[in-house]
Amino acid sequence: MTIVAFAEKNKAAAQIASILGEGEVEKITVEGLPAYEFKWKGEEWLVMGLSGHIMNYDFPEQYNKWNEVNPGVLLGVDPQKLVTRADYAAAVKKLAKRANKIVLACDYDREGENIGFEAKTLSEEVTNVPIERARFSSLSPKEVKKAFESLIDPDYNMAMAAEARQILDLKMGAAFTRFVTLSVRERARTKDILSIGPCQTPTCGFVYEREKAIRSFQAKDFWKITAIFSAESGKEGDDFEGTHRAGNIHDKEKAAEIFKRLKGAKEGLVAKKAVKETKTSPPNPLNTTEFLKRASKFLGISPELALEVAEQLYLAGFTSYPRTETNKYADDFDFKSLVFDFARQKEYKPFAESILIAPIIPKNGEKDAHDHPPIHPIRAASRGEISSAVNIPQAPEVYDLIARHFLANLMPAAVFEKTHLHLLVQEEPFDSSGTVLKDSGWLEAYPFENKKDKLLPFVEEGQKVGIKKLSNTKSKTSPPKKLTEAELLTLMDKNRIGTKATAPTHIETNKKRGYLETKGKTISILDTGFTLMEGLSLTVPILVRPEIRAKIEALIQEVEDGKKEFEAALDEGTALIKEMYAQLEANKKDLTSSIAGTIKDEAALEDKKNYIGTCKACGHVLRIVQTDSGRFVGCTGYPDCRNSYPLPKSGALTVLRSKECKKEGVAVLKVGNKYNWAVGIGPCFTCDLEKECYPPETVGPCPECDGSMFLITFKDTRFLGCTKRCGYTHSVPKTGKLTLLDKTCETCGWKLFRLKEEGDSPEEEFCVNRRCAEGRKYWKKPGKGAETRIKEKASLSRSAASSAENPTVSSATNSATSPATRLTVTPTAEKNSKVLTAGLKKNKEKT
DNA sequence: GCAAGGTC
Repeated sequence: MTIVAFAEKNKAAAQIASILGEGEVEKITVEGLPAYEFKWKGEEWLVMGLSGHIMNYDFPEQYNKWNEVNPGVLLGVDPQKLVTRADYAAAVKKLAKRANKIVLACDYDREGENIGFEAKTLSEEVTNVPIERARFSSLSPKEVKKAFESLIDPDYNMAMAAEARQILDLKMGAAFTRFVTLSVRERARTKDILSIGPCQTPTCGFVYEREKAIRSFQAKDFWKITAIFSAESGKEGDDFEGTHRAGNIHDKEKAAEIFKRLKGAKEGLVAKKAVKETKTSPPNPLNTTEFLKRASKFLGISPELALEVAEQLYLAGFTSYPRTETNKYADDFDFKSLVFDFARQKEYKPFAESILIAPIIPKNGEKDAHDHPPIHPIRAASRGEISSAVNIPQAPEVYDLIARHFLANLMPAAVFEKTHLHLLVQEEPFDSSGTVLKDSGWLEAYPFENKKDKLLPFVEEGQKVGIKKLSNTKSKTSPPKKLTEAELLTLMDKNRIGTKATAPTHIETNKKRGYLETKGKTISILDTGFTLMEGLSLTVPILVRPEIRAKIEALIQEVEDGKKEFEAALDEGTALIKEMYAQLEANKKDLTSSIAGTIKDEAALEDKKNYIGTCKACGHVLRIVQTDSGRFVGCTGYPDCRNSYPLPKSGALTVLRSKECKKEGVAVLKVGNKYNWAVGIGPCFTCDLEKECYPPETVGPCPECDGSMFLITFKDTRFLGCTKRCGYTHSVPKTGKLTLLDKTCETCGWKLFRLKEEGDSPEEEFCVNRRCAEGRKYWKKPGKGAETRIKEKASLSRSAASSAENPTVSSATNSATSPATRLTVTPTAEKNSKVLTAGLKKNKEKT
């Protein structure tokens, strides 16, 4: 007779085989997967480990086209269960064919029962031999043997409870996710998925609730009356602080009144002294949640990473299985040999030795989920051993935490001596207290808990003490702090969101969706997450709270308990989801507009080229919008906010971040290379402040009058003119990119120019002034003077001169790239430029 | 493409 057993995972299969086979086990390969063959009680046994679930639900193909199926339809469709691990399915069938009996030997919990049923379903496709269940609450020899000696019937109800969960989770997740994602996409262009689920959403909800509390917090003033006393013993540490018994006084008058009564006090009386010994027990053994919380709190390691490290430590044989709800050691746990092992390891030796001198009594918790023992070390190892075996930098410290936690569990309580002094100052009561660690106990091995002494000088009852200072300090109540990841895990655990193994995943999912982010140990909600939660809590409030999970959990628990048929639970669960879906649909606009707004805001903020600023009308984001019919500045709050501003029809637009409009313009844009445009106002050259905003950048003093020379650029020529319109002009190189520098010529004081000609020619920096020795050097160079020289004394015609009265030059500072200033001509000047150049030519001709 | 649950 051949009996085939299926365990939840390979490690468990190997363990079962080695227990039952008593060392005589042959490892074989089935469809490329490991299995174990041995003889037990005269029978031929084959045990194979699965890989958790090897099947999963999904909607039939035709329902997976998001744009063709109304998401609500999914609620009326039955998802199908499909094999997701074909290799395992093939191996199961192959082994089942050989079997005279099949034993399901997965973990002892709801999912384990369900995983067993996956193997059962697949087996039944190829055989009809009896299928039984071995139920063990740990992989200890005693438990495993007992389970295999007393096989029972598989628990259909338990497996179907998990089945109902799978279907309801999928229906809800898929329908809601698609609905919200597609609705938001109608209003905002995004490829992102906005997911919703019975675990991830309440997880985000916890962070949302905290954020709301922080945002709505209103600080209140309070007063605190404190005194610095002095024992006057002449020793160091004589001073100690006392607080008036009224504590935080929220009434200013009352505080002032008390403080008045204390006025002039020079001494206080120690009316009462109480010394109390308190004991602090070691923490409970680590289950997964507690482990993840401590890894985050003490080591700053994210739950996701901590679980990964623990997994690797487990696979490398250093620590026990990391996914457990149990925080209680089994009665027959062999502490002694493990502690002996630690006594040989330098870092842990003193603690191990202290444990071994007395009978070992572990500190235990109360949860025994009959799954796996608490997370504990399997053997003592050094940092070096760990880091060479597990290639994750955090592995040694995670191992150290698990090892020290284990040892601490076996050590005595820490003893503190707490002293409380009751003092009287002019009949007003003050309190002062101190704590001293008397016996460190388990804290010796556990440096993560940092308990600092607070010392008090030695004083006796009835003794008088001096007063060095009395103060009445005003403070403000502080807002709630952001959640830490450890606190979030606690909330999830308390509210039964997710399981031991999935809590980190739910946090990760929220991060991946852009709902949450972590900074160090704290976790905060991002705008998308906040608006989504806000929208949901206004339309389907239950979704944001842990009740949603609780409701589904209650339903499937009834299935597990045999109080409700599977079909009935599915119908009820689906009805609940349909009801929520209807609420969501009815409030589609309210729900999606704010989310869409946020998404658009975020995208607009990212889009540096088009970002303009904040909309004064609604607080959303203004950006340049380009459509087929033209361009304008619009608000991401559209269509609710219709705030918009026109833009010039042509010319490349550059937002000048360093420029601020002195009027009401939202931002200043550079249009082509021509002029500037204040959003909300229009072209700067029509603004009376233009000269103030864009003063002509002068080159140096005019040699003919007390004006200054500035660069005038036209389409086909450029030269220097005088701000006083005295008629003096001066030539500049006609070709190449000309930039006015901040440097000045040491000889004449004119600013230097930089010229970059087309092609490979090097940049030149020079003085342009022909009346300066420096400048003449430049013009004398071959190819500079002859062709480019224009008549220096050419005077501007009247019309040209008058055009110069208008602001003709504006500067656009490219502050990001160079301190230099580029000079450009405004259209006003351009309009006149024909006249001006004509006049110029005339002058030329004249001479 | 969607959830949550196993496991690696």
